[in-house]
This record gives sequence, structure tokens and C-alpha cells, in this order.
Amino acid sequence: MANRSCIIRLSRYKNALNRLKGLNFVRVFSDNLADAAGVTAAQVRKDFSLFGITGNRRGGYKVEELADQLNRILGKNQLHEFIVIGVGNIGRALLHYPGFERSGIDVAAGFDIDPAKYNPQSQPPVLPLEQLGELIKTRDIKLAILAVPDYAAQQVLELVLSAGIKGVLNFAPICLKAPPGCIVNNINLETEIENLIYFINAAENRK
Amino acid sequence: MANRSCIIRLSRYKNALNRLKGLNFVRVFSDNLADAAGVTAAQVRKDFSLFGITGNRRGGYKVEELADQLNRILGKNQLHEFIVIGVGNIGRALLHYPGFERSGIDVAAGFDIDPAKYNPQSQPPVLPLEQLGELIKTRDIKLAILAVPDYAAQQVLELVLSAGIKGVLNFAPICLKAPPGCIVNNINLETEIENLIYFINAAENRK
DNA sequence: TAGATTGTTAATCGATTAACAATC
DNA sequence: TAGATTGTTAATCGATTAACAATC
Repeated sequence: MANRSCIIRLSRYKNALNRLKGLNFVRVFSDNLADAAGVTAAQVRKDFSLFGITGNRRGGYKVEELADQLNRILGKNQLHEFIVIGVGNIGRALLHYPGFERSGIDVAAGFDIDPAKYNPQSQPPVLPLEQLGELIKTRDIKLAILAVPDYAAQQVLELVLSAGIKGVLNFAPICLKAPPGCIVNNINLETEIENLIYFINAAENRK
Repeated sequence: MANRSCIIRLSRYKNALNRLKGLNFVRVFSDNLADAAGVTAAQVRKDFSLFGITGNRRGGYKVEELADQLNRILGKNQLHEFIVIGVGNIGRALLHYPGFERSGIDVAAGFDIDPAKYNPQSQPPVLPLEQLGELIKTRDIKLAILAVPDYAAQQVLELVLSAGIKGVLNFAPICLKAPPGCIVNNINLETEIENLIYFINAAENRK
């Protein structure tokens, strides 16, 4: 079974392949992809074998074909809509992040409890939390990004899950756990910075 | 040697301890911390032993003392300044993210190449890229967050590293690798969403 | 003292890597 | 054909967990 790290590597291979396509490459070897993704060639072939992706002994993989297969595995062959809960600093940035659209990911709406944030006319619209359930249902949305304060995070998580959301990316600085059948990934900016600080200090002290 | 996962767990223990301090807890057991951080009790004790942190057999750990030790390991006993390169959607959000200040992390300035973004009077100021080297030197800054477009990321990385930065958190959608002596952690929003999509689909197909 | 929890060692688990036969 | 690369198995590595003697 593929785990999180494996799927992240698949995304990297996919991104590398897109760049190769732009350069009109037709074939690629596991060695090339390994370099691009910062892993070993054995890892690349092992990852592919997990998904039944085969190449050509001696001839490597066809760029176009391989990209298609990875795109299908990663769900890139269809549009995915998500919502953003909490339109503060981070939430607002995500609402308008141009990188999503480029990759077939679409922000359907933002939600907040503060009426001052509402803006149903903007693109994407910012709506009251009360309208969340309806939008999720009519548009069949499965993904949410949480960018609310820590004290609200757990409650909001339960709200979106009960409304039908299956996957959550959480930016609130508190580690949320997913109930079975759902997936919650946490991005904690403070923790990331602490991590950098630790390893910088460790490197200095080793000298 | 402690690895990234271990240090991330340490941050979680530290956050849990801060909450316990607020509740006036005096002692805590490895079991409690394990629950709070979503790991096993053995993992907690193993992590502590890596850093020579000892408790009291039968009596667990003193909350205050343990928090101090973790804070020291994570460098929370001193103020850390960092800079943000690229004042677009994400960069602007990070410049004003209130979570950093609360945790002893301080944004010294933002930098951009677009003169329309400059604002030396704002708090924090937004400055031309040319002033980056000087600020890093006079304030002895070691941390940078990159929030620039993908095509600029590699070049900007080299710029900040040659200016003396030791740790980088990269939001550009391209996987940057760190030369020896430096550390680069990548946060790729698109990849995170793809990850959610994959596991949601996998769960659906299993049914 | 008796009972509970630590600190650490040994066992387990899973992921990565090395190696090489198959084969294009 | 000869040579290079895949696909896969076995070996290695490292991290997590279980277990338990030490001890507060």
C-alpha cells in the first residue's frame, strides 16, 4: 500500500515529467526521474511497480504515457473543487493563490463568521458559515482548507466533516486528528520554523 | 541523532505542555503527552532519552521543567528573526501572520523585485531585493521564507544562501535542494492537495 | 512496602537500497 | 548480437514498539 511519502514522490515525478514535456522529451529513464525528484532510481522503479506502471527494458518510459498514468493516479484528469474556511491572512492568500487554478484545483468559496468578510460577488465569493452545508451538497465538494484560529479549529473540523467533507488541509496551529474514513493533513507554520531553527543550531554546534 | 519527525514531535509535546501550564498542571506522564501528540508513550520516552531528558520514575515529569527543556532544545529561549522573499499572496499573508509573534518568531522585513510592492514605512517594511544582503548582515538573520514564482525560486535561493541565510522554508512549487550546511524545507500546496485527493479516492474505491 | 512509571534494551516493523536475472 | 535498463527479490537500514528491570 502506498503511503503519504510515496504519493508525494509521485507528485514530484509528475511535475518533473511536465517540465520534460515542455522540452519535447519523448523518453525518460528511472535515473533521470530520480535526479529530478531527489531520490534513487530503485525508489522510482519500486514506486511505479506499486501501481503497475511498466516501462520498456532498455528504452525507459514514454514521457507522455507516464505523465498520463501519474495524472490519473493523482486525480489530475478531473477538476477538484475545495473551500477555504477562515478568511484571515492565510485564508485570503489561499483564496487567490494562482497556483491552484494552473493545476486543475478550483476554489469554490471562502467562509467566515465575521460579516465584515462577506462578499458574495467576489471571485471566489466569501460566504457566511451557515451556507457551507448547502454549497458542499450542491457542488459535491470533498476538500476543505482550514485557516481559522486554534481555539476554533476542532469545532470547525467537526462542522465540515459532518457536512460531507472527506479531506482537510489544516493551517490552524493545533494538531487535528482525522476520524476513520477522512483524512486531515496538518501544516503548522510555527513548527516548520522551529524545525529550521533546531537544525541550524545543531549544525552550528557540531562545528 | 534526531531527525525531522522527532523534532516535529518535540514541538507538539511543547505545545501540549503550554496548554497544560495554562491549566495549572504540575506533573505529566508520558502517557498523557502521547495522547496529546498522537503517538505512543514509548515514543515519548524514547524521544526524551535522545536529549537526556529524565523524569521521575513513578512521578512522571514536572510540566514547568520539561517545558523549559523542550523550549531550550527548540531555541524558544531566544528571539528569532526571519525575512520573507516575494510579497505576493502567500508572502503578504506570512508578513502579517499573527501566530509568529506569539511564539517568539519575528518577521524583520519582506523583499520583492516589484517597486509597486515597496513600503519601507510599513511594519514589517517591504524593501527592494538589493537591500537584502545588508539587512541580513546587520541583523544577523539566518532564516528566510521563499514565496516567489517557481521560475525564480532556484535563483533566489542561491541569492539568500550566498547572503548568509542558513535555513529556508520554500513555498515555491518546485522542490529545492539544500547544499551542505544549509537546510531547505519545502511546502508545496498543490502537492498537499493532490495528496488529499489521492487518499480520498483510495478510500472510496476500497468501499 | 506495594504499585506505578520511567529508562533502556531487544524485537518488530516498514521503508529504502542493492543486486541481478529478464529482456528489449 | 552486445549492452543497457527494467522489474523484482533479497538485504539493509532505521525508526517504532514492546517489554521489563530499575526505582521512586
